[in-house]
Amino acid sequence: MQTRQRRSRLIDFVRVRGFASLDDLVRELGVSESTIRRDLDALEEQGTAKRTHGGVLYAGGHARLPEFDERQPAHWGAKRAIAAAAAERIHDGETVLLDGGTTTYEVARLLVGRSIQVVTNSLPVANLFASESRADLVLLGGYVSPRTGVCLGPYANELLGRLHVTTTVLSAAGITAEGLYNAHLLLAETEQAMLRAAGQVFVVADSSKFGRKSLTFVSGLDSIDLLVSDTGLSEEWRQQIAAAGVDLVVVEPAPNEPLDGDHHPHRDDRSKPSREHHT
Amino acid sequence: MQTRQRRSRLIDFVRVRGFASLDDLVRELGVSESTIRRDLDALEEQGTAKRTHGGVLYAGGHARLPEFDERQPAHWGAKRAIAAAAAERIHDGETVLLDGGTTTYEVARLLVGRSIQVVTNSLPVANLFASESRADLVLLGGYVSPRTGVCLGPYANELLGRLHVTTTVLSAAGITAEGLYNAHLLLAETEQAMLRAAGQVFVVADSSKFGRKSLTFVSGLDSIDLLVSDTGLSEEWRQQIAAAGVDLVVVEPAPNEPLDGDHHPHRDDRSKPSREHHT
DNA sequence: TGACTTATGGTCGCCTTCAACCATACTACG
DNA sequence: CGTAGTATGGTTGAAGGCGACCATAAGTCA
Repeated sequence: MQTRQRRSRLIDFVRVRGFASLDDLVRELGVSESTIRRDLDALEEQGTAKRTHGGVLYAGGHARLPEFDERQPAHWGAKRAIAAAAAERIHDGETVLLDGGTTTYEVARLLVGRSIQVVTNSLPVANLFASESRADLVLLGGYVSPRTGVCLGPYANELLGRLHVTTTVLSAAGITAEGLYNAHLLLAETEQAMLRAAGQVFVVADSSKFGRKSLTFVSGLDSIDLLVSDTGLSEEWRQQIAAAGVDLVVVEPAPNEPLDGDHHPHRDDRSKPSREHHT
Repeated sequence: MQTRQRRSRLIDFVRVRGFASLDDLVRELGVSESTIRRDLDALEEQGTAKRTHGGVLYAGGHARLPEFDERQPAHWGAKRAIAAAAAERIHDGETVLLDGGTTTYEVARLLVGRSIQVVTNSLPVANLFASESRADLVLLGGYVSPRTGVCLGPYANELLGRLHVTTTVLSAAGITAEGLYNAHLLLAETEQAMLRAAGQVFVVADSSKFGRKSLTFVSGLDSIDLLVSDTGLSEEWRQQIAAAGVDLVVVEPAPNEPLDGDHHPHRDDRSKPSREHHT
């Protein structure tokens, strides 16, 4: 009766590796393929593991945040290109404050491996840097919003009040001529604190955000130093932004599925995901 | 020439889901199976994805913390049993403060889905509860230690000073008659703050920790209310702990591979992973 | 002791997946 | 215009995984 032990070892094994083939498990546990199959059936029914053709996938841990699951293909290409343009403008040795949100998360992905200091209130962003020995990571504490995985509340704001960073990379739910808007009341306060802590402020927002308001006002355009968006931005908006004294970088949402109509990209570069036009 | 777009979408898709079958990808991307296969070959060579029989596994993100990868089989059975015993003693509606460490992580895993409030300084623990709507999560901020993924430093301690929790579940690197020891200087301070914030204190530590000192002294045994360990604990230690006025729960490290010599466990229960002896 | 339950390992068709090959369409280049 | 390179889709024989069935062993219960 060592079946419980074996299954326990099995799930440990799968958890550590994320995935294991039937053959791996036969070798690791020293039992027959049939037994492994029965174990997997049991564990799948129990919900701990998920079978695939040829192996098992760990299903127990790694909760996923809903916001990151729903990808809107139309915006993803833009988000990635915007993130690339923002990440290019952050240099080694800087201290970067990263907001929550999917676009800033993309920025964070591109910063992994760089020698920087990262401050963030976003749990997904923190995970990216947690095991990075090259980057120092400071996490803002407080209440964690279940939907987005960001830290909110007075504690986060208070800690921010005592920090100073080179660059803050902020997201926004909406942008109008008045300024930035966000969908969460507490988050707005935290973002205001982020603005105060920053030497310079980048805002990353795809063109669909412009002209939209959201629940709460965060800040006027005057506190922004650089705004990164995509080519979907109309000429009027570009002028309004320039009039507000904000630098604007517009990138092409190229490497994904959206429109990307008839022009010939003529790519022979391998890594650069987009071209950009600076005003 | 939309192959780069397609591959970009492919890896996005795989990243979000963690795993995707060939058929999923055919449906999602609207190209033939052959094309998908070629894409996967390319992406695998590039290192972004890992092929398995029947599908792909995302290989790019999800940095894993080294401490959680190395599983010492001899201790894992004990850790799991200890965690189960500790989790049983936490009731719905309580506020629980969870320390970092692998044993406390196991406790956290067992608490997922319960209606509790969780406070933690551990990033892996926070991830478990981040998308849990049933549990409220408060994360301590501060500098994140790259090896263990826990938040340290004055900010964490300061926030702790303003909190009060029902139960603190603490880990330890070593336990002697004098008390608890830990391997990290800053963490010791944070753990002292955790003790001050707690109504009652549980310490989870397998028997190998006893008699070992570590870098810094954390606290005397008198601040502990309950100590959970495994049957490897010698009779002398049990008496010493009892003499210090600490409740002791000893569990059998059964359901894993270690020794587990000649005694007959006689299990006919299905869910209880261990028997325990309360003093 | 005998019937029953459970755990395990082996085998046998059936189905899926794989890798390789071939045909087609499109582009680039001379 | 022809040739070469590339991207794609379809097919096919081979390999491997899958589920079901059966046999064996050990333990449980009456």
